Amino acid sequence: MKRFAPLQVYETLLAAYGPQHWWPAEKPFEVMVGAILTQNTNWQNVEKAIANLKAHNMLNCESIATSNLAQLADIIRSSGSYMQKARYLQQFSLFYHNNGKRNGLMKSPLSLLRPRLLAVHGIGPETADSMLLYALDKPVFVVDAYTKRLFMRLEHFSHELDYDSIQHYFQQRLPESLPLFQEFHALIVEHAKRYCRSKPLCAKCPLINCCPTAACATMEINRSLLPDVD
DNA sequence: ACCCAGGGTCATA
DNA sequence: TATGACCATGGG
Repeated sequence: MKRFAPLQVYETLLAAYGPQHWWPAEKPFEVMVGAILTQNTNWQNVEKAIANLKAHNMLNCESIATSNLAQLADIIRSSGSYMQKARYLQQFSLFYHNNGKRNGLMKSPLSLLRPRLLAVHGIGPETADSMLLYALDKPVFVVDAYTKRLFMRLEHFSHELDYDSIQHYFQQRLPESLPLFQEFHALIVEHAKRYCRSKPLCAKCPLINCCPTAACATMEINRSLLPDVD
């Protein structure tokens, strides 16, 4: 079986799209709030919610933790599922405050930090890893639906695997580099946005065989062109 | 009108 | 343990 190795996929996407610079200059707490708000939600809707929080001077853990639930929900309404997310934000803000914020959290190693984040109601594996990667400088590989779909199509997985197995698969095959993990996840999302939703663009897709539809022109390329793994 | 978006939780079998 | 319902807005 011939297929792109994970590092080759990364290099291909980076060459095609350039660095994405996700969450470059924002404060860590803002990044983590965004990670919760973006759950199953378009990022544009999250930006509105964050701007609204800023406008109310509420983009800090003290204000959110002590805010009125219904009022908070109304402020983040554009992010969808707003009652759920308002509770999630309050629980997380309390956690963040009680654990010494970023400096306090940074003291504990990844092996202890990740389970602690997962223990917060509303933070699952993808949200936790996004926080670790983009706010706490931990080199972890974020697994999302795009990642699963893309590497399923590239024939790395023959069937559905659980989150931790997929994460382990990538972390075993990639150099442990913070900027690489940060860029790779962003590049996968960017790639999916560009090429996995609109068929006419498939002819320019830099990844061979990443689209299963018959209409996709890249399917015509001979599989023998694909390099081996390892 | 339908589908999805930078998921997670909870109830059911 | 493994699916399914549910959350709920905004853009295509």
